[in-house]
Amino acid sequence: MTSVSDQPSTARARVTIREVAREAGVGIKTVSRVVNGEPNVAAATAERVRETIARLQWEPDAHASNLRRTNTRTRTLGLLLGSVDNPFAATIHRAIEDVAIHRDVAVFASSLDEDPAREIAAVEAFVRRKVDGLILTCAAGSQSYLAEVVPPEVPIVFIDREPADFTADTVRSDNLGGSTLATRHLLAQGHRRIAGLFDRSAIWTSQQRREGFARAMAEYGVAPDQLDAMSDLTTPQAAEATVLELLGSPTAPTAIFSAQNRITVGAVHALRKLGRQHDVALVGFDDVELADLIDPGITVVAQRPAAMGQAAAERLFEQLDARRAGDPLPAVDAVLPVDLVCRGSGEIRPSAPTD
Amino acid sequence: MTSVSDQPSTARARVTIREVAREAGVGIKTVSRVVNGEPNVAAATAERVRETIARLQWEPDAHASNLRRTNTRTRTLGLLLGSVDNPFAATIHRAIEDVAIHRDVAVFASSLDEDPAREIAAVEAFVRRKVDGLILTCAAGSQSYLAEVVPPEVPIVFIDREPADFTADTVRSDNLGGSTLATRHLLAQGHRRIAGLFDRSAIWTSQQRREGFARAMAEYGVAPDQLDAMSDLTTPQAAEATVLELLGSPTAPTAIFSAQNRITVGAVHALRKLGRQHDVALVGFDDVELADLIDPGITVVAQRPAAMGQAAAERLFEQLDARRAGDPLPAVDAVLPVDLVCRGSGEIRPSAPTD
DNA sequence: TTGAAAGCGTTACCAC
DNA sequence: GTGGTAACGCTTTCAA
Repeated sequence: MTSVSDQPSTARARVTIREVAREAGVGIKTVSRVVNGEPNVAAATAERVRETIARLQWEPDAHASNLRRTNTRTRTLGLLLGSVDNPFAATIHRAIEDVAIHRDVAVFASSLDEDPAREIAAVEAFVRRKVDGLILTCAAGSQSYLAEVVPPEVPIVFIDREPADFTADTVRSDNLGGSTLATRHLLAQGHRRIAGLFDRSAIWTSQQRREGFARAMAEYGVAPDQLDAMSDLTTPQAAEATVLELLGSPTAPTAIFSAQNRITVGAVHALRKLGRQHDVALVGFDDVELADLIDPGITVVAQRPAAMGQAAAERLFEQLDARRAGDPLPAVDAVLPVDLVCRGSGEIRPSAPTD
Repeated sequence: MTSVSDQPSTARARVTIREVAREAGVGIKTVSRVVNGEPNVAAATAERVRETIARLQWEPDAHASNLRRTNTRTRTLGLLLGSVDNPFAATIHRAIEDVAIHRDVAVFASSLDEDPAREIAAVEAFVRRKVDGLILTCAAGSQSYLAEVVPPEVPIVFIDREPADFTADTVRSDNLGGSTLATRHLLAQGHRRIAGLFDRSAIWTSQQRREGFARAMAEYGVAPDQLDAMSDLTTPQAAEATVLELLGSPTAPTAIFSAQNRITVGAVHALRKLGRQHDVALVGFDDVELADLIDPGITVVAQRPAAMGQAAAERLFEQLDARRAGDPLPAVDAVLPVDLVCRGSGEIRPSAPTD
C-alpha cells in the first residue's frame, strides 16, 4: 500500500525536490547538486535529473534555499531613489537592472520623496527581506542608523549623494565642478547679475551646486552674501513663480542658473510666459528631454545617469564578491564627469554688457 | 555545562526567535504570537516579549516565516514594464509603488524591452521568489505559458496591453478610441494625406492604434490598403528617417499621426530638420514632456499612466483578498479614457486644402 | 494562556 | 559518485 504508486505526473499541486528525486530515482541531494551545478554527479544521472525537472516543471523555492544556505544569497538588491518616475533616477534604475540581470539578481526599487523617515523605513524593509546589497540615495541628514540596521556583511553603495556619518562606496556626479562650469559659462558671456535657483538646502547635491555657483561668482568678485541665490524650490511651479518675481524686480538678473531638472522646466515656463526666452540666459544642471527642440535650445550641464547606475551596481557586486572572499574593499568615492551642452539659451549675452 | 549561561546579550551575531524566547523566559510560540498579533497572550507577557525584541534588535526572517506559513504572503509583488526608464512606464511604476507601500508590499520591477524570452524569464524569476501577485506588460505573442508557470493562487493583472490565450484582469487605455480621435482631428482640419507611424506590429497597443487610424481614415473614404501607414518604427531615429523620406516623396503627407511617444520625438526632429514644423500637422499618441514649450506645441492624445498604475495595483490587492477569502473575482477589462490635448501642431491646416 | 514537537523545502555535513 | 540525516528560523498543530 505504501509502495510507489504509478500515478502519472498528475496534479499541478506543489512539486518539491523530493518528488523530483523520487521520479528520477535518485537521492534528493543529487537533485540539489544538479540544480546548483555542483561537481560529483555522473553525466548520465545529471541528464536524467534535468529531464525530470523539466517534465515536472519544478521550480526550486528560493526562500527554502536561502534558509539553509550559509553563503546566503537571496539574489536580491534594494534600490532607493528620489522617485522612480524622475527621468534621472529612472535611467539609473535601468542601468542597475542591466547589470543585475546578468547575475540573476532582482531589484527592489523604492522612492523616498526626500523624506528621511521613508529612507529608514525602506532600508529596514530591504533588510527584513534579506537583500544581498543596497544602493541608496539618501534624504536623511545622517546615515549613522545604517550601522545598527544593516548587517555588516551587506554592502552599501551610495548613489548621487554622499552620506553623512557613515563610510561606504559612493558614485556621484561632479556637482561642484559642474555648477562652477555652468556659472562660469554665463559669466563668460558677460553676465554679472545671475540668479541661482536651488532645490531644498537639506539635499547634499543642492548644497554642492550652490557652493559651485558661489565659487564661480566669487572668482568674478561677487561675495557669497551678495548672491542672488534662491533655495528650497521643490516644484517646477515654485521655480516658475520665483523667476517671474525675480524678473519683475528692478534689479532683475540677466541670466539664470537652475540647479536641477525640474527647476529648469519651471524657469523655461516663466521665461516663455514673459516672452523673454531670447533675452535672459539660462543654464540648467542635469539634462531635460527635448531640450534641443525648444527655441532657444536649453544649455545644460548634463550628468551621466546610466554610467552612474552601472558603476554603482558593478561596485556593489565587487564588494559582495570581495566580502565573501573575506576581504572587503576599501570605500571609494567615484566622481563622474559632467558635460556642458551648449544649445543656445546659455549663449545669450546680456542686453547691456557689464564688461 | 549545558545549562543556561548568563552571557549578557553580546555579539551582534544572528538573533533568532529562540534567543528572544529564552531571554524573555517564554516559549518561542509565544514570541511568534506577539509578533503576529495573534490572540491569547497575556498583556504582561506580550509587553515583556516586545521589550526583549527591542533590546535584542531582533528582526524576524521573512524567508523562514514564509516557508511554513500556509497563507504565505511574501508581501512582494512582481512588476514587468516595457522599460523602467520610459516615462510612461515610470509613472505607472510610481503609482503602483504608492498603493503597495500602504500594504507594506515591496515591488520587484523588471524591463522587458519587447523581448518575449525576457518576459517569460522575468515571470519565472518572480514566481521563484514567491511574489504575492504580478502586474504584467506583455511582449510575447501568447501568454498561455502563464497557466503552467504561475500557481493559480497568484493573481495577475495586465497593464497597458491585453494578453492573448490567457484570461485575467486588464487595465489599459482606450487605444482604439484615442487613435480614432487623433486621426479624425487631423481629418477635420482638412487633411487627407495623413501618414500613420507605428511601433512594431507585434505589440498589441500598436495594432490597436493602427486599427483606430484605419477606421477614422475609412470614415473619410480611404481604404485600408491605401493607407500611408508605416510600422515597426522602434527608435526615434527610425521614425525621424521615415518622416524625412516621406516628406521628400512626390506624394508627401500633409499631416502625421505618430502612435507612440518616442516616435513623436523622432517625427518632431525630422520636421525641425526640414523647417516644416509649422507646415505639416502632427498629432501624437501619449504625452511627451515639454510638449507645450516647443513651437508649435505638440498636440497629443494623452494617456493616464498614474491612474492606470493605481487601478492595476488596487485590483491586484482586491483579487488577493478575494482569493484568500475563497472566491476569486471575475476578470475585468478596465479601459481608461484618453484626452486630446491641442497645443498647435495638430491644428495646422493643409497648405492646399482637399475639402 | 502557553509551549513542545512536527513540519515547510531546501542545503550542509558526513558517511557509504 | 551518491544519498541519508540534521539543520535553517519560523509557523502550525495539538496537548497541557
